[in-house]
Order: sequence, then C-alpha cells, then structure tokens
Amino acid sequence: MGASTKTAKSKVLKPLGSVQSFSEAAECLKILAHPVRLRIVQLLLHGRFAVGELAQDCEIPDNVASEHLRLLQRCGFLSNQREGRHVFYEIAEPHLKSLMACVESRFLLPPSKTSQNKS
Amino acid sequence: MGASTKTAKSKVLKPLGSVQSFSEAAECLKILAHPVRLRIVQLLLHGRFAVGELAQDCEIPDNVASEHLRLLQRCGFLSNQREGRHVFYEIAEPHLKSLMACVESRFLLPPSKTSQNKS
DNA sequence: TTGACATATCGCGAGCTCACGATACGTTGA
DNA sequence: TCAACGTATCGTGAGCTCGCGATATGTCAA
Repeated sequence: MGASTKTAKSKVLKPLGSVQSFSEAAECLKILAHPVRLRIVQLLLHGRFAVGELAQDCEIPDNVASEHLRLLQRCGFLSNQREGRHVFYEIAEPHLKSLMACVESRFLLPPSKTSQNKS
Repeated sequence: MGASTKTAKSKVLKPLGSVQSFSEAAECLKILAHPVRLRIVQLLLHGRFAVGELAQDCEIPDNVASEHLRLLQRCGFLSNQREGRHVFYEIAEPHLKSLMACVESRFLLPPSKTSQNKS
C-alpha cells in the first residue's frame, strides 16, 4: 500500500483529542441532534423558560418536554431551578451559544449574500 | 436575570427557522454525532484522504469507513473523486470548519485558561 | 387535609443506528 | 482474459432512541 499518491503514506495526523473525547463529543452532539432539543436550546439562549412554556412552544406534551430537558441537562447543557410550582431551565454551557450560531448559520437562516460563495 | 414573571405568558419567540429546518439541522447534526465520523471530518479538514487511509487511522474495516463516508456525503458534508483504484474524499461543506472548531474547543481540546470560567 | 396544578419518572413497543460478513463493483496490471 | 486490489452495497441482528400513557412527586391554596 505504498504511497499511492501525494496524500498517501502513513501520515496519520495525530488526533486532536483522545478516542474517549471523540466519544464524549459525539454523545453530546447526539443530544443536540434533535429538532425539539435544537428549538429548546434556541429559545433558552434568549431567556429562561418553564417546562410548560417550552412544551407549548414546541407543541409537545409536558412530559415529553421534560424528558428532552433532562437529556440536555444530563450532558451539562442546561441547569434548572424550581420556583413554586414551576421549574425554570436555562443555558448552563457557554459554548452552546457559538455552537448554535454555527448551526443556525448553516441550517436555520436563509443564506446571506455576504457570506456565501466566497471561494 | 429577570424574575420569573416576565418570562411567562404566551411569548413564544418566533422560531429562527421553520420546523422543517430544525429537522434538517438535526439530521445533519446526527450524522456528525459519531466518534468515527467526527474523527474523519477532523482529518479531512487537513487534506484529502482515500477510504483505506481513513479506515486505517480510525482502526476500522474499510467497508465500515465507506459507510460512514457515504453518510457524510449524503448530507453534503463531503465529496469524492476516484483516482485509479482509490477514492479520495474531501470536505464539501465550508461551514464544517467553524462547526468543528466549536466542537473541538468544547470537547476535544484541553480547556484553555483564556476562555473559561467567565461566569 | 384535600384537590388542582406543574413537573418528573417509568414501562412499553415501533422504528432506527450500528458493525459485521458476504458479496458486488470498478480499476489496474499481467 | 484473469486475478488482485480498493471500494461500495446489502442483509442481518443487537442495542438504542423516541413518544406515549400511566403514575409518582412536589407545590400551593382553600
């Protein structure tokens, strides 16, 4: 298998993260990779919301929203605090803002003429 | 932050993307959300590689690598070109660079003292 | 205490993802 | 033509995700 071309050879860039880190990153990305959870994160980047409000916005039952919120909390993306009968969730992971901005610029916003086709 | 009051009521920020866009975004994120595919993307951000090279680096069989590459290609992240017996893959989606940078800064790199603890 | 409300948790089943082995395809050199 | 190589595709089954209904927990007001 010797050097079929320039790019070949046993070049194997060293990983910028350990195998375990890739698994962790993948698990957290997997948590984000759900339409309802993306919407929840987007909402929470603009303020704190109670479970019922998020459920209503996403048009899903409260218990389903609660499960999504639990997932997002488990990997450290969200935190919550009870206030009376309500439980308010908010962003706990600062990196979510830039991550969500990347996702929005690629998938959720109409292509802006300024930033595309800049070969 | 504001008290619990102003966040209540039917405030429903309008979505920055349609429901369909959230689903598309989630599907593409789901493709990324796999340790091997993250590694492949990271490698390809540094150059083009043939299937066998990627498989070797990731320590997986060629056919498994091929399937991961197909997934990444299907959502537009990669493109490929055949050269003789080899098929070289490369990044086809420019946004992957910034997206991957976000992921790396959060999950794959050691925490830098400059950007953390900004509570 | 009781009932109403808000949220959380559990068990379930349909549908999906993943890696594997087998096999097919495409290319090159003999 | 053939065989060897590199890559792609397919079928299979284990294990997972998802949303649902039922139920549990926690809080408040009467």
